[in-house]
Amino acid sequence: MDLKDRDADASRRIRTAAVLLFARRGYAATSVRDLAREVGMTNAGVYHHVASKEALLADLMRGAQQGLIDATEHMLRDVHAPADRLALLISSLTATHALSPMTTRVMDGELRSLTPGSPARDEIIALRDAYEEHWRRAIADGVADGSFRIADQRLTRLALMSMCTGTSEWYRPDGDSTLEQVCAEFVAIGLAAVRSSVRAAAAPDPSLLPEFPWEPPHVRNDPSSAEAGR
Amino acid sequence: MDLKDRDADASRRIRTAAVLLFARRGYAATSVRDLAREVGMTNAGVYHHVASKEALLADLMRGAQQGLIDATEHMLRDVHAPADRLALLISSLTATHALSPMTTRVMDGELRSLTPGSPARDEIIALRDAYEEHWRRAIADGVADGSFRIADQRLTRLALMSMCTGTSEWYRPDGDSTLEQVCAEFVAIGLAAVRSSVRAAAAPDPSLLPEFPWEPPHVRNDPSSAEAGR
DNA sequence: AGGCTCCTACCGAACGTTCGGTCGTACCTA
DNA sequence: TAGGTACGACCGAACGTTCGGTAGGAGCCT
Repeated sequence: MDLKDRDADASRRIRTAAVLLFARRGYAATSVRDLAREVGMTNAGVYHHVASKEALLADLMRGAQQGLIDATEHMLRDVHAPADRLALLISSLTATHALSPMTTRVMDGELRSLTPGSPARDEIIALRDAYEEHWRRAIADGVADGSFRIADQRLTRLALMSMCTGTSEWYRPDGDSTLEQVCAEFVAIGLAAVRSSVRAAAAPDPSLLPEFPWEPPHVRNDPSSAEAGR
Repeated sequence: MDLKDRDADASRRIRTAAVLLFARRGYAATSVRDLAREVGMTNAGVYHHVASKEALLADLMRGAQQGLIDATEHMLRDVHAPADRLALLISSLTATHALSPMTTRVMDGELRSLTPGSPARDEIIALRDAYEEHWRRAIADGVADGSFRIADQRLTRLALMSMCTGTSEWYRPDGDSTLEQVCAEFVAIGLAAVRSSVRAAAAPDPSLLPEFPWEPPHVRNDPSSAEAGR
């Protein structure tokens, strides 16, 4: 085999194994030696293809975020009505998480593993913010032109996004319903959510909820960069 | 201070710090020394209150899962209609995640950190299955008596549950909408979801979605214990 | 009340292991 | 033969955990 191809292949196999292991065990619980064993190398061999363990994670996350952004902006190009844009955001985010569960799990859950303040982390946070801005704008536009009625835009956006991203945790291609059905269902839920009026309270009596004696007092997360921490 | 009180206090402070650190950085990325520093001890001192790092995690998860189950069963005692039971499941799970975000983050996300096959892990999986059984039954009962129309019960259950559990990632008590509003909103969404008929497909063209060259092929998770791997 | 003993909560230091990462070299291919 | 790929051996640091020791409150005896 051609050397260049061989190198590219090894590099890709490392990425594939890394996504799998990072998604399953988590970044911190995955050692470079685990990764090397998975691709049939020693840990030293891995370092021929990767600058550092953290740089590998950053590469994966950057690629995932960027791929999501590119696809989203491409699909949004000729869609203008806020409801249509929101529907497209919902179905594309859902489908991406259903079809690439490992990559998206790493993308969504390993931000905390990047060194705070590092350029790589800041860059990926910026990418995530850029993506979320599409959601923010779609929702704000819908509220502005009267097609949406929403009490708390941030809450609505985060709730809908976490509904979509949760897909990577449970979707299976061999389930009883197709991806098309899931997307259609989620779009319907999302559109219903942004068209609801304020409802009567229905929260359970707090005294009936479980109490955990070790739960720390609520503190705001790091407020830098829009939504940096969470 | 009394010695017994002193011991109980230290034990509780260790638990509180552990929940905070495990929720923020993850179990694997938190060292016993980090934990000890947080409560003003040496790492050796921590081991006076805890059998092992993993046993500490198991204790936290068992307590959280058990507390959720107890509260849920208590609240469900006199509620019989499937729709009412589902509404109660949604609002109590949401409220628990909103009010105890750190504990629930650990509960929901650190199962993978418990040694596979260990008694502690199996016990916690059994608790989780017992909790999910309430959801399964509520949904199945609603379908059986005709009050729900659902294409895929597993999908519906997991989607609704991940909507509720996602709350711990973004809810803030000082946001624009109250916990009551969030619960009411989620209950409305959930009830709408189980009363929808099958809809037309609206999934995006797969060729437009992002592709990640490193995404591993889809494989079923460990099939033991109902939904063991999740 | 005072003294004595026991026990509990914790510390300082170290254990063996594993971590992320480096370096010199051998092998393979072009 | 030249160049790049991967290996074996290794580094310092950090990991979870253990162990002997100690300060001081608790309980008992007088």
